[in-house]
Amino acid sequence: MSTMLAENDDLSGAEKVFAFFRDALVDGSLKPGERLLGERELSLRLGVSRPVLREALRSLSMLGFLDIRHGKGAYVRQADINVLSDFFTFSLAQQPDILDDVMQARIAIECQAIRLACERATETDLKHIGSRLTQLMDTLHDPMDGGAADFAFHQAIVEASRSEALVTLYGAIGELLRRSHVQRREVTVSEPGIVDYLVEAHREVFLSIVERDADAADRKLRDHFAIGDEFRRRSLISAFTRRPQT
Amino acid sequence: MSTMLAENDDLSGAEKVFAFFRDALVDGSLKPGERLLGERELSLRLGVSRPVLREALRSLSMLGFLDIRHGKGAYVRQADINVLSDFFTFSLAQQPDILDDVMQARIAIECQAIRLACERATETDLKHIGSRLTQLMDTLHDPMDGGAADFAFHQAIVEASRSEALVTLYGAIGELLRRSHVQRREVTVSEPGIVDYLVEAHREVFLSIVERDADAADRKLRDHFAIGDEFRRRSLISAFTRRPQT
DNA sequence: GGGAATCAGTGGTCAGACCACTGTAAGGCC
DNA sequence: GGCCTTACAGTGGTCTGACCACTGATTCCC
Repeated sequence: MSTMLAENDDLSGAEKVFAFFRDALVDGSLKPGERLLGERELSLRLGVSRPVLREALRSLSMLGFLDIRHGKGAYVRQADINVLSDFFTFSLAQQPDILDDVMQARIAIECQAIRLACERATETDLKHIGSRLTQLMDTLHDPMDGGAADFAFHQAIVEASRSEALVTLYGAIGELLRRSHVQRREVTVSEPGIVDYLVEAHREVFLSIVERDADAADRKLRDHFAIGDEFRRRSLISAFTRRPQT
Repeated sequence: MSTMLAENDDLSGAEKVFAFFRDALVDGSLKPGERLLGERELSLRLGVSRPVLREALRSLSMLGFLDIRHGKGAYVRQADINVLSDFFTFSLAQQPDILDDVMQARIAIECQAIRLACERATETDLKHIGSRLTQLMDTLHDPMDGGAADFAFHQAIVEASRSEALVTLYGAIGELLRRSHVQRREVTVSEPGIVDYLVEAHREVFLSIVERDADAADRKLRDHFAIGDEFRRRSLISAFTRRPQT
């Protein structure tokens, strides 16, 4: 039979099947939307058992290349970039003390995104960012909600960049960022002047986008991150400084 | 049993197991190098059958998080970035228009990386970048080697940022960039002034790093990308313009 | 004609068995 | 005693055949 998987004896069965479908996807003989044969028939044609076939299909589905629906069948899917999010969360989380470093990636993505947003943002995008800003101002004193609103504001900026790749990468580190936002708020919420600063900084960033001044927006965002670091540093100092009269 | 997978009834068994290990990896309770229990015992503990467990393990192995060795066992592996490159290559095969967008991510990563490089680069890093620059100047007239040297130069900058996260992200889009570098060189190699420009632009970028002037380095790099676009635009024009006397 | 019950086809799961590979420990040989 | 060979236990790899759960269409009854 022509569809038998013969070559590549060093690969395990599931890996051969996986490679078979991967190649079929790359060379275009399997197109998005197409429906695969049933598992029983496929396993016969490929000369492997159903469990082995299923291992391969499941792997493809986890990678986003297949959409397997109970009772209906398996359908070829347009590769979904969102599985990258999982992947990054994995690989970044495996390295200890990575959070500070992820911040660097975050700055990278946001600063480029805000430049693009200045060029490309629609009225709707701007309104969206604005509403997140309002939300941020309403939740200043709650670390939980405030942290979430903070993250949502920054995310809205990235989305306004209209860049699929940037949104994807940001989503990839999003899970880690979301956690750290709340943590940071808990640390700095009692720092004097922090509330006023937060409002002012985010407002200025937002206005720069509205004015479509890319350089200014980039600069203000960078300052915002730097000053955030400064606040956390200060609160660290005060936490470990003996109070004179207490 | 505490390790039973109970919640998330909407997910299939293999997906629950997959999620279980994903979370274990993310929160650090599973570290690279560790050996998993045997399949038989694991399936008992997680309350699923061996085939279901194997579907999940195989998926993790395909994603590069597990190294499964016949007769030995399954070992947690440091996530391999090559999987990401493969993935991007796939997606590209399905939607060719994503490359322009990936360039935005590239600019984002490199511009932040070069700022960090200005702060953090060691003598060795600088020498490394410098040698790549020399290599670049020696291969100006060959699209293949020249493109590779160009990519290597930029990669050296990212590595000099000493940011694991940025290097990881850059590696993810690296394969695409490598290809496009060569393609771009082929398109623009005959453009007048391109050779002089390439040398000058890269040299200036390098010098900015050596002088540890982050703002200047960022700016020069951005200019470099913009002018590169301009060259490609021009060569596109001349390619589709009827020559007066030929 | 419309709604409900039925049924065939599909993926989801399971148990148990056997094969193939690996490393080690026991045994035999020198 | 030391070295090589062999046997074995543990592991992943594969298979079979069965049954469950979901989906959609067909059929039947009202």
